[in-house]
Amino acid sequence: MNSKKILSQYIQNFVEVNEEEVDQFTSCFEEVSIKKRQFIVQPNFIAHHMYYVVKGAFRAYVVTEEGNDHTTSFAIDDWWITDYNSFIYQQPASSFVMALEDSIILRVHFEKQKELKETNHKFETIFRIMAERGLAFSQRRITSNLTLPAERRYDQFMSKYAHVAQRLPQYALASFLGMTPEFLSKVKNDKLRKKS
Amino acid sequence: MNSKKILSQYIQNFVEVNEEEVDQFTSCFEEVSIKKRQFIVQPNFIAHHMYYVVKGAFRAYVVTEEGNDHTTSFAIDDWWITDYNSFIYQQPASSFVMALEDSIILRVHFEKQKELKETNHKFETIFRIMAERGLAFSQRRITSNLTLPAERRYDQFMSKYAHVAQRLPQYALASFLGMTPEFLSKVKNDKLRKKS
DNA sequence: TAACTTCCTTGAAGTAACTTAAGAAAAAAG
DNA sequence: CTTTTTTCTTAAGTTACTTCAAGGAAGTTA
Repeated sequence: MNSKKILSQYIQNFVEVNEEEVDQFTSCFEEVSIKKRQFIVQPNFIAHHMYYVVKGAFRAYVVTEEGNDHTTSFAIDDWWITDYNSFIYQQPASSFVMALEDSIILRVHFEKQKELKETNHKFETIFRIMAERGLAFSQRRITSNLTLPAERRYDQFMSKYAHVAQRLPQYALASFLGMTPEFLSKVKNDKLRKKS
Repeated sequence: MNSKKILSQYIQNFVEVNEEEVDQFTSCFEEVSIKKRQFIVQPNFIAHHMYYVVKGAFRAYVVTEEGNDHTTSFAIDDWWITDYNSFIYQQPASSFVMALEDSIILRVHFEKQKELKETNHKFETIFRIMAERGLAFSQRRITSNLTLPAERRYDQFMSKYAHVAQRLPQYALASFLGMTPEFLSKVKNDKLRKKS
């Protein structure tokens, strides 16, 4: 199935659109192939696009002064990614977004997205729902980070997103969950020992 | 100035609306007075409303099995609050939302908000922008929590939200920043010592 | 199939932040 | 203003997690 068809199915989870609307929506997106380790967003540059991942995997992360990196978000097939803060305010980004696999994305430029939102109430609805769900997800993550110790954050993540974890290097998952890769390794190993 | 006038000014930060639209929008809100320590959201009950704080202060928090509480968000004048996850999915809440002061709020019921979003593109835009900014804020918070040690999280918060901190009990701020009240007390005191 | 490079594991030593407990200060209630 | 309740501070002891360092496994490139 071609990329724009996949995107059109995605938006039909949110609103009912006719053929013309589908075309209008998807025509604002550009398909781009991204090689593993290639960056689509970099610090100090404005994130001009939001990216819909047709196929592949990405990781967004920040690097501290000391050189430690921390995964702020990631995306696999059928998810979105960008430096959201940079994108919506059109200000310089603070994070990298890098491909973890050879990937295919559909990107929409800030101005194009703005036009879409303005021209059709339904398109506005799509982006509203995406933002709402993103916010809800983000708040659940904050709550886990505040309330659960490292091991239980890992358990909770795995119970919901085991299929995602498979496609992430472990250091990326560790820093997403707010722990060092060494500690995650220990957590996983303690689990194996307990079972047997 | 009356509450609905204040709300109407608030929405004019986002969209241009005529008098009729202002009325239509604000008429979906109910003004309610909330006494200090009163709850507007409780765990296991669905959050049927979103709350716009006209005057006052609120704290959202979760309580763990061990009985520790953790501030997930707060709101003072001109901010919004609810259990967002409960509200948008209309599922049982996991947090409390409690008044920290005697407050006046404007609340909108889930169904009313849905109607508003459906009936006028501009109203949809308002809630879209709110969700987008909420998400951006939430992501910045996650990044701070992942990358900064306790003292710097405190500094960063104070540099942006000192006026908010004044109105929060210190234990609420501490748990929002992901540390114990005892530790925040130490952090503040170390700072004073350094200065002199 | 060797030689990098990247990623993961293990363990020892260190530390940032937590827990517990008790008292002081401030705020609220009578 | 006196009492009670709530909030904040201080300090000692503890722990969950980090850092550092080195070796092993797995994937990637020649």
